[in-house]
Amino acid sequence: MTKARVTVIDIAKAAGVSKSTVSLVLQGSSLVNEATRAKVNAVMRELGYVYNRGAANLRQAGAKSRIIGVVVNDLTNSFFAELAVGVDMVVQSAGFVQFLSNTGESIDRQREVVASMREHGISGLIVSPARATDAADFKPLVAAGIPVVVVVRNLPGAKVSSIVSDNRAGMMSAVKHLAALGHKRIAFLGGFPDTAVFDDRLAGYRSGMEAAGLDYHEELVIAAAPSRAGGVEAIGKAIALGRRPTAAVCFNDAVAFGVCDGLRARRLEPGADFAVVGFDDVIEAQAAVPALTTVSVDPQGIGRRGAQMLLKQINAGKAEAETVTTAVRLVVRESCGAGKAAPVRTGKSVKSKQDAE
Amino acid sequence: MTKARVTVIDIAKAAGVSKSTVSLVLQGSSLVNEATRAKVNAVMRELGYVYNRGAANLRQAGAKSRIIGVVVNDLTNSFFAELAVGVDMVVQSAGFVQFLSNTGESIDRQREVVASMREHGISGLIVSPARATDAADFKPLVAAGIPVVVVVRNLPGAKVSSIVSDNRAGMMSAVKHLAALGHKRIAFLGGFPDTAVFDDRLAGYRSGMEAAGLDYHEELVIAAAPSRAGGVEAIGKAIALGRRPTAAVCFNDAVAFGVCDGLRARRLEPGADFAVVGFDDVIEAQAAVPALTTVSVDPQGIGRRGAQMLLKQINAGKAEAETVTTAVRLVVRESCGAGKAAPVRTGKSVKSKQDAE
DNA sequence: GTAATTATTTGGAACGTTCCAATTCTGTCA
DNA sequence: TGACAGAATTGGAACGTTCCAAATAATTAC
Repeated sequence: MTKARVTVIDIAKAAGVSKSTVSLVLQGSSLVNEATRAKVNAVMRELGYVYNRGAANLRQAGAKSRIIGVVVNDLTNSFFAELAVGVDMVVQSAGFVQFLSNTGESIDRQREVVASMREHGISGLIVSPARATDAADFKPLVAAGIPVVVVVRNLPGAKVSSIVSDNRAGMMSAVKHLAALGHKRIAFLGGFPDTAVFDDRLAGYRSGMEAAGLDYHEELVIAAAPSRAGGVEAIGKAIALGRRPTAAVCFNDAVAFGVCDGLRARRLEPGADFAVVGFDDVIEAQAAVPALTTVSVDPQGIGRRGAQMLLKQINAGKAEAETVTTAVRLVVRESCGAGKAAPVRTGKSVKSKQDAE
Repeated sequence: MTKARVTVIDIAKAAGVSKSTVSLVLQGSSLVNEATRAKVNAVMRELGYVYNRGAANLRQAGAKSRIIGVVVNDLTNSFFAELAVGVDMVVQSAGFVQFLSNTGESIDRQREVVASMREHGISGLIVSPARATDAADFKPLVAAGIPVVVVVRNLPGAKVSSIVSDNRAGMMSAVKHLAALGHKRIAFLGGFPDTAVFDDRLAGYRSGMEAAGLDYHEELVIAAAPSRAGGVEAIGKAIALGRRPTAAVCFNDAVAFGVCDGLRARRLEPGADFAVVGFDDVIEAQAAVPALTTVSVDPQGIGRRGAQMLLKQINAGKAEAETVTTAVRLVVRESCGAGKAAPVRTGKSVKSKQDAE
């Protein structure tokens, strides 16, 4: 009952030309006569033809599927959602489509989705690898000539392009800002020590302390889950310290929010009684009370850049693996106690969110 | 240099069987001898074979691509991000993959991505249509036998399945809650009047007022963009009213946040001086200060349900268009002024967000 | 030991496109 | 008018799979 698919041959027959000509029209070749082209297009419209990319792709077995895969750990995290949107923007305007999957930080899931994407013939992959991803995991892909761009977290051993934000510089500027505000004991709270991102941010913290002429005390570095709950836990430990800190830089914004919660639970007002600075500048950061001073990393920009890099590699056929570090900037709001001072270095405005159903 | 693709024929040759047998193994047919199967599988692993779904799909020209398309308006809105995650969960565990695209509320973009998805041979589509989507827009899809499930916003004329939350009941319970708290003049703030969702929520508001024995005053319904900015604008107008309201139900959480902002700008404390209730229960709702009382719609659940419905239709070959309305529940927090009273009807706990890079 | 079953395996012929080499159709020029 | 160039068109032959009907191998029944 459902009528058979309209194929290029049907078009050819109806337009009185050969299938080759129709194919030529499809690819916008300049070899075909203007009148014929018009005729063919008309017939296509009339019969409701839909291009079968699968078939085309089969013939021109190359990286021409125009599908690019995107894999993230946690889409519900607005950081990654924005990243995906950034990718989608450039990918879509280049005539590609996006295959998006969510690993939920599961390495098995990641393997599954990547395999599935491969079967579907993606022409490139952008991935924010799940924790503990093996650097060799993407080896087969690149061996098969499929460009891979790693974002957000870098994969030390892998010979793929990557684009990460400047965690070191970001954390350093956060620490320097707090030091300039007069703080001497500044804690580093949250994050899992086994990750590269943690290492980078911690390194930035140490450099910042040093640059400000402050001593580094191991007790002030308190690891915890990079989540709100982790933040609560970390600030608890920090406050229990003999000489308690007066300020903290946090592994990320979620931790920072948790720290604020923990402070309030102890009748301390974030901003006034204790300075806290986050990292990421997630959407909630500016809406929270007090608004969070944080290091803005522009996830959407990373997505766009990653996509551009990937497309470049796809078009080039073969490209060197390059590593890019994107700049970050400190956005001063209220939680650091800098008061209502106009935000410094605020740069471009953050797009206000729409919540429209 | 890049060695040619390993095909089923290569496997056949290496394993000393015919390509047909390899194909049988691929599909897990029970016709093939256990020993042969093992042998073939071994060879496949050894040669690093990757299945070419495109080719397979070409042969068995049916709805067997195992790709399902997902189209949302605004991925950066956590509501839709969660929805997409819900879809991904069930879709992925059913062995399908997800094609996700973002229209950014642009109807042209929507047309583009849907067309592109069709070319790629999706076996089904889940869509939260952009505003002003024509009901006939998905006609060709269903005519071609591709099941479509519309979520969140319904499309009156279209003969497709849809799954929307119970906007009416949700808004009604919000109003009744405020009335029970003693409020008499309750406003309805935000939202664009030309949408079905707006109509439903407004209807719920009216029913709620009526049920509580309160009069409906047209002046208390103030439309505005369904965004934070819209909320600020709406509360401004509400407060300028002769007899100002003492409480408001908002079109959604974003509006509610804007209303809170607007209140504070006038030295009114949300919760204490003016009660506000949102709609959606986005992640930020519980983290905000004051925590937002809102109607929880469980976007992830909608995503899961939508995906299940779609898969059912795909498997059934042909399914009737059904419409499902999902239950919602009021989550009482602080912004309604119900104080620190333990949340009533809190149901299942909301998963705490992780922000882990 | 042969016939009848049953269990495996196997060559093509599709599927809808693109590519290649070859063909036909225009004129144009001597 | 015939030869020639360029423009436009065209039949196959791929691409990597699945399906079908048919062939072969293994087993059982008489």
